[in-house]
Amino acid sequence: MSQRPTLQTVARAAGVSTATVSQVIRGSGRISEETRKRVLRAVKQVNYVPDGRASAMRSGQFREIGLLIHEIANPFNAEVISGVSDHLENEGYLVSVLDSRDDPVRQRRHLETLIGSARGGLLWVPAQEGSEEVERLILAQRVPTVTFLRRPHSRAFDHVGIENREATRQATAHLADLGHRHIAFFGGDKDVESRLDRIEGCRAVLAERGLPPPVVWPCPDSKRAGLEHLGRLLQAHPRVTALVCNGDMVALGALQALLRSGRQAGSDLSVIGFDDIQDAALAMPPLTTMSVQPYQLGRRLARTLVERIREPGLPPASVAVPATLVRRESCGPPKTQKG
Amino acid sequence: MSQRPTLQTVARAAGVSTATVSQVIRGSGRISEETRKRVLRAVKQVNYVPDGRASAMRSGQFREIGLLIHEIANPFNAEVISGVSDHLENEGYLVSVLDSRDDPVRQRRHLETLIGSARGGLLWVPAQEGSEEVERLILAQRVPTVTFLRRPHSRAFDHVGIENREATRQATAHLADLGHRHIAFFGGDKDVESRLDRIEGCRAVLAERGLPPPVVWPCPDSKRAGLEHLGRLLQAHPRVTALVCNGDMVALGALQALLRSGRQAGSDLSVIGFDDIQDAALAMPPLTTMSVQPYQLGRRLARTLVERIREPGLPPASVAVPATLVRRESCGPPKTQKG
DNA sequence: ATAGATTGGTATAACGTTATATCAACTGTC
DNA sequence: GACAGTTGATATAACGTTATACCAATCTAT
Repeated sequence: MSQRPTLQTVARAAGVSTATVSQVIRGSGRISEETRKRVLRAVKQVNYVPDGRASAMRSGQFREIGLLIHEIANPFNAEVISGVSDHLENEGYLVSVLDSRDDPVRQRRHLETLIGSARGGLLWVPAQEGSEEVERLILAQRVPTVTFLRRPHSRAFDHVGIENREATRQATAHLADLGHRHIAFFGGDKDVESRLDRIEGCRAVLAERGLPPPVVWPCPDSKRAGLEHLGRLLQAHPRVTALVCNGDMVALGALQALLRSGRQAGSDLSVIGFDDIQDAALAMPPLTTMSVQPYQLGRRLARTLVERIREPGLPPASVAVPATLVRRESCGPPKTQKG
Repeated sequence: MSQRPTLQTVARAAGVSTATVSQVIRGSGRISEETRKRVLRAVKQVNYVPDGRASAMRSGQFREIGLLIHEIANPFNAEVISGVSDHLENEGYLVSVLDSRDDPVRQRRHLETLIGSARGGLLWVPAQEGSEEVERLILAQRVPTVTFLRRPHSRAFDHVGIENREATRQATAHLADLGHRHIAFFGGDKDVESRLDRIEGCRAVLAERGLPPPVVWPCPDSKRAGLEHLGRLLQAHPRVTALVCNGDMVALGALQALLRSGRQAGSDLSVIGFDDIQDAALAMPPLTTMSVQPYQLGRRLARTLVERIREPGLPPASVAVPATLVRRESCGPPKTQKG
């Protein structure tokens, strides 16, 4: 029963040393054309595939990247991940994606696994809680790390975030320009920093224009939650005519709720989303939203990590990418306009 | 500048040998309570995390699983992956998910990466083309492998599939029972084996009941494609009153198309999906579909792989999981019934 | 013809672990 | 107080690579 082929297997088949085979495979060193061909033939013949683990260990070149995020299934995150994978795979890295579910215990376990196996680099969305203690761990291992979406405590990491405040400023201004006076901020879990920034942007614009402060209504960032909570929100605050949403998923849920109750998004209620996931453009009606281009965001994230890997000495950098208003059909002037 | 901590670092800090540290960490061998505590303190102090790579290489115990699939972004696949990850992570494995995009070149490249780095096991949906040649590669490495959804050429792999034919039999029978006579099979790429099986099931029921054979209308398995193709299908075949869809995504697209043109799914056109992704229940109207419980399917897949890893000697097994009809609101009797 | 450079390859040690063998220091037994 | 048995630790080799040093053979220039 033959074992899996190693350099030894190939070397014996080609009648050369393992060092020679290694050089042929990596294209380094000085090898005659003749032996090169002979070795490559042997590689094919025995179905040899290099052991990345051993190679990484010896050479110190790690090609495995870990991505730890709070919710894989969320479509926004999925699109980001897709961008990350595309870019890193093209650069020859292997990406392992793990889901912390925003649970500190799971986060710690996954992080230890990644640090132990994916020493090439780390892309990390810190969980809502218990992230401070694990930062020490990452720092001690000197794994190139880029955090994103949520800020860690330590400033030693590169970070890619979103211009949350400015984004909701634009969104709210757009609704106010349309004539809306009673605006709600809809969705998101209570203490998430990015959400608080978004609420801030919304509140600021309303204050500047002398309009009443937003009704703030938290709920999970899912379509189902948006669908279920919209009715309650409108019942509690019947004067609200427009929604700034914390994410496209709750916005899409709100759209569904309107559809089910026979109301028209865009006239009965204006809805503006956040993220611009693919489904936003396909909804009924197509969703006006603050686009952060999640796929492109993912690619940018990947680029940032690759640069960090190449230049470990550079001081940590932090960027915030802007969101742009994409006008579709879920917003319009309020139906009944009272002085 | 301190390097990342290794067994050496811990050993020096605790004043013992590396062998001792290793034994303490793995809980093997005979170690006094006193040294055990001393070592654990040192581990904490230097923030040591074991190198999974080196450990795996020496012990031959691989804890990294590769998952290669034709499209990660597809929600059905995403739910399957979620089930796989949950189960395998609980068993202490690290899962790397790669996307072949149904492209033979990408598939081969990814497969070599996985074989080289994720020697613990492989979960694989063979790409539409070019899969035969890479099977040799996998076989030669003796990596425990389970294929799913699509059958490979070799019968040497474990396989988990779906009872496609029986599923569309049920779906079609349901529509026929409601009184539909002109039924279309909607969606899916042309030569995919599973789709052909599904069409077969549909065709068989119609033949048994003396009804005309289904209109078969291929299109990509996406919401956008479903949305765009429905109009063309109905224009070309105006007598069609019901759709058996190749997946929930095209079905959801069809629902959107109806919504946009002011028609009622369930009365103007009956639509039955396939998969039962989470959005199916949230659609307008909620989608009747053949449920294969994607999350559970993923867990089952993971279990199958774990069993294969534990018992490498067992002969390869193949299972087909059944789909069950979930009645929601997108199906009803046809509007105009002609003899 | 001979020193020096070039070409084509090999031997060897190391990466961070763990399995195996080994060993010194105690125990208890008769 | 000599013997086996137990306890608690260590030295060493190996996993599959690759970086380094090295060497023999051939070539170039004087």
